Amino acid sequence: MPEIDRRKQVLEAAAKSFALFGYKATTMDQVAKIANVGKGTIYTFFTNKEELFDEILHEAILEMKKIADRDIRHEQPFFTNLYQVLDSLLEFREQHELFVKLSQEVREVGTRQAQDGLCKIEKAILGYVEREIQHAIEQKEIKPCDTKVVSFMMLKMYIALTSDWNRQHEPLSKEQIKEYVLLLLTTGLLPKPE
Amino acid sequence: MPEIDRRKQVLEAAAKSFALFGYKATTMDQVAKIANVGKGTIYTFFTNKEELFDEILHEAILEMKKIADRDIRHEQPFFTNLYQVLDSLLEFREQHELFVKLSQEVREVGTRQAQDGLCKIEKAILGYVEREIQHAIEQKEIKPCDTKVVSFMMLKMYIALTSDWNRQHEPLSKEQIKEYVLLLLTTGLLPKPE
DNA sequence: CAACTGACCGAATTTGAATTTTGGTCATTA
DNA sequence: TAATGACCAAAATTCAAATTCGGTCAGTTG
Repeated sequence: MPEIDRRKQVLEAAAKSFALFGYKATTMDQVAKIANVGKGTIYTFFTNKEELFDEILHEAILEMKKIADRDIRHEQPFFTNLYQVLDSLLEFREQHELFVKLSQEVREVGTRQAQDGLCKIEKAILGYVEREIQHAIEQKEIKPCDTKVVSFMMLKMYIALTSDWNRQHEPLSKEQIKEYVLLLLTTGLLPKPE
Repeated sequence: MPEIDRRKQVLEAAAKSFALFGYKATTMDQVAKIANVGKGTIYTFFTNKEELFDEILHEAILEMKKIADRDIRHEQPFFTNLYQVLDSLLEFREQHELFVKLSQEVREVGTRQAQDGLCKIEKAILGYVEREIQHAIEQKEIKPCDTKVVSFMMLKMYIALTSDWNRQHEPLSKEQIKEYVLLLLTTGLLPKPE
């Protein structure tokens, strides 16, 4: 190791710190210390704390996209892919922790930057889901519909079942979540006419 | 008007004030002034501020139940009733304003009592929807399913469309909301097999 | 004398000035 | 010349004084 990639060191330290402490409680001094780097060095790569945070978010979003693209099999049914991707993303520890920590920070302190960060993540997810829905419509796998509204409802429903539900009840198992997402999205509540 | 019903005066003043200012920003002095009553008088009817608030919530919940029962026609399809009731409730100004104000207070100040109040309202709504779902299942109008989970998803979906959506987009029209609720709940996204 | 009142009390919240922390800079260093 | 950390202004945090507010009760009124 003749020369150390300081930019990478900073990014890794920042990712760790944001996921562990959230936006507000992460100080630049701390990031510098974790990265084993002088504070000034951070500012040779990133103009300020917000940009550094943005970069971490951007990385996390790219990573999520990568996972999604890895899992999607366009020869498989849309709903199989949908569930597989959401599943993998929830398993993916690092991004998940950042996401959870930011949610908590928004609830408890209401940091604007954490709020904005979550919005960006949500937007990225929605954009991705939207494209997949568009594709599914073109393949005549699902009915024509407003992709913006439907992707929004899908995400909200998923969050309702995986997160909101747990505030008052025992968490649902993966199988139950799968069952109810598919029930509502695919067949609806109407009984078979037969 | 030989004798004024002071209890009623207090209740009306409190309802107005809680809906207008939320829990925290409503002071007992203010309620007394609006009610044209000495502050002490309030305490002859209600042991403290929280109990007064509870009473208002209780009234609001009863009023909602009344509206729902008025609208429900059990000879009509379940989904027609569902939509009709949600629709009427949203029209009903007074309860709606209290609900919106409390939501805002929870978001912006995080008042515990406002939080609890919303929970109680949500519980009441969920209980009601649950019973209707149970009834619909027994009538074989919809598939057998976990009534707790399904009522929860219904409410969350409705809130997503009528409230969450508006944070980032133009509000959806009543017709659109109806369309998408019915789309997901009844027929699902799958195209007709024909 | 019974219902009602509002001045009063202590607890809780708010305010604001002093103090500390933190994001960001830049002269110095290796 | 890339890297550093002492340094600075601005933002955040303390903390005590001042204010507000829920709740009481002696006194008033009808």
